[in-house]
Amino acid sequence: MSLHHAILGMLNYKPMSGYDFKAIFDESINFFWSAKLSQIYRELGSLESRGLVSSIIEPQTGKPDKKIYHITDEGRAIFRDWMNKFPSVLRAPIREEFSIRVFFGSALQKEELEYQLGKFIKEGREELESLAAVEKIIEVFSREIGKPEERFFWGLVLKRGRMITEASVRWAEESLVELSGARSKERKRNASNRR
Amino acid sequence: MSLHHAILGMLNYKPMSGYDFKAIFDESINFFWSAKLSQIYRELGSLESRGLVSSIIEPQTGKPDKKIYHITDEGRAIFRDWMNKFPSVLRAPIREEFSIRVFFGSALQKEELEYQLGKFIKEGREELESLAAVEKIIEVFSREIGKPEERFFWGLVLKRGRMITEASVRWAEESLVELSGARSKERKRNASNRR
DNA sequence: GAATTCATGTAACTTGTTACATGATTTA
DNA sequence: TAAATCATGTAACAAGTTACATGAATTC
Repeated sequence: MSLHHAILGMLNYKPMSGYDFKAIFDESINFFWSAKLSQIYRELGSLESRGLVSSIIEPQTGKPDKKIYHITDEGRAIFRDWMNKFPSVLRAPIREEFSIRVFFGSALQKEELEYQLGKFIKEGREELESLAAVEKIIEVFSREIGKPEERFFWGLVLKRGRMITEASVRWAEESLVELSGARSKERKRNASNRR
Repeated sequence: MSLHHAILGMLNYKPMSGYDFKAIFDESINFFWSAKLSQIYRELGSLESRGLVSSIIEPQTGKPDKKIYHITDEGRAIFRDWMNKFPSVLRAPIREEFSIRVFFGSALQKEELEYQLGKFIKEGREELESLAAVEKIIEVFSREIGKPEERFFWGLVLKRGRMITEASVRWAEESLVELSGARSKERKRNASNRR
């Protein structure tokens, strides 16, 4: 329901090839939407067959030819329509595998879950560090596509990623304390039972 | 990659029908994973054909018969294997449509984006209110399936949902201020240009 | 009398993933 | 000389959505 809108949105900035799109995608949209090159090429083909984009071959020397896609007027209209109706956030489909696993946490030993939470915290902190570098990437890309005014919106989304990741890390830290607390309480109980 | 694990996890608590699963699912896992009844029935069929669950028909009077599914030893083994390897969080596929739309926010009028952020905040606050009621639902379900010890883990996940939603609402509130701030600055600029 | 609940599903479709293929050029 | 980069894709598969069908009992 959405990758082809992301493609239209990018082509709305500037014409580019599937490969170019993937390069920009990986350092921006990829933080909140994922896609493989194979899907990108297929979507581009389907968008072209529906007349929402058109392509021209750009020959290159020493490198494979490029197929540069342009958004058509019809594509732009479809994209604007899509942008004008945000669906209700509460009805958006959600996929959060980590939560499913914690939900079924009783199937694990306490130590195993503690390990997974620890890994989660570590990865979350790494993510926050790499997000700090995205600020610069945003500057580079917005200049590259000749749209410095996009920085504001990309920055908003970056901030959302940071705030959600911070909240997740905080949650995992507190959960770890709760889990370990439960364990030490249990130990105490066991110790007093033994007396 | 995951709904059938959620089904196995639930059947690991207690045997139930597809319809029962959906009822519990909608008030719990649904907050972090979505699924339609049609998919649930299909997954149950495929799990049965692979020998991970087995079913018996429970006749009812005045209501349609129920097909009660039980997890098999093999199903339990598969579920435990899955629980024991959490994938890296950073590599998990993400799908966040709202962020895509904000990313392409320049395609909208400022007022339109402000409206969408306002709606987001309103819905987020409603979500937080309804999450407050989930505490009770957790109690009911954990007693219903005869597993009061699950409350702890379900509570952890609930807390995660709350913290992330709170962060999202805070983000939207701050974004709205930034957007409006930008607009009033622009107005001032326009006003001084007019002088 | 209409809508909702209970309970099962099938079929067609869309979206996303994995694995494979090609082939020149550049970097380690 | 092996691996990565550039650049295109196809085919098979897995997962999820939408639309449809059935039919009794209950609630509005």
